[in-house]
Amino acid sequence: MLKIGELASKTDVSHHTLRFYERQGLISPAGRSDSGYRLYSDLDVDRIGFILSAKKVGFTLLEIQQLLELEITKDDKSCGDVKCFVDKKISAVNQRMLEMKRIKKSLQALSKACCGGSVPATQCTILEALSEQKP
Amino acid sequence: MLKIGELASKTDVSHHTLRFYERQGLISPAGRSDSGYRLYSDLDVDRIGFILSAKKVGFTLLEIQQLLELEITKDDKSCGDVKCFVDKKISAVNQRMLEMKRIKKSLQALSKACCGGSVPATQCTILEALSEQKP
DNA sequence: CTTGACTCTAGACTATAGTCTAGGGTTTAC
DNA sequence: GTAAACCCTAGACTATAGTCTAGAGTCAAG
Repeated sequence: MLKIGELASKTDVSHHTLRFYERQGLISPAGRSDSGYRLYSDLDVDRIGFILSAKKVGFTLLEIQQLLELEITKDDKSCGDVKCFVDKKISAVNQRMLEMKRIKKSLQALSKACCGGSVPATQCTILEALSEQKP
Repeated sequence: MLKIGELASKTDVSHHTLRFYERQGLISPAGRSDSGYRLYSDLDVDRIGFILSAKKVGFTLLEIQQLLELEITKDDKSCGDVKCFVDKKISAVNQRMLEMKRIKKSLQALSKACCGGSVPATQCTILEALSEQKP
């Protein structure tokens, strides 16, 4: 069992932020010590890792909270709703990946235009690099 | 030449936000009418498109402003700085794409676990789905 | 020649995601 | 047994990215 400071240093998330995430319903300590200290398990470390990944790819804390709450059972009741929500998130991720690819290509073109030098361009901006990706 | 309202409806960005982007140095109208109305060219439409894409993949407005300002010339002075900045952004994008792939796989596993049914799992959460991606 | 839709500036307000402080109790090491 | 280092709650503060309003000018249609 970890205390909040230990979890903070393990995950590189401040204790302020951990308590903030708790208020937002993203995490909650496995238990409390006699003196009221929060106690976390190793599962919480994974949970924080997921939160950080999901944040980095653009999910809001609210969406992350919803993802973490998801629990698919073979029960028909939860199935439809949850699958629908998840499938929407999958297309959102696909959409973002496409945009990233385009931006990456432009950045690469921009980087290559410099010093690489096979291109006769004497000047290049990100927008020009981007528009060259179109055809 | 477009007035702000026309640019707003073309790009689906409110005129409030367009003026805000101007204050942040992301865009600036090609000119002004006699009465002081902002006038935009078609280039500005592309510029807004880039801003929206870059935002969606997680760049901040400050970073986007820096990307838009980039201009590589064969001039040695700009070359090093700009290439360095761009290459950093490329690795940031790569990093984000990796995280997205992992999250996407987990979401797919979660979706598949439901109703798809070849898996005997009777219950699945995003964290379990995620940890199954590890090996 | 006025009414309605549009534009201007300046500045207040909001949501999201933290970040920090005050004022207090607890644990650990010496 | 007393500092130093840690934890608690509650609430104020900050940065980012908008969003809206007030009060005034502009333009186009009838």
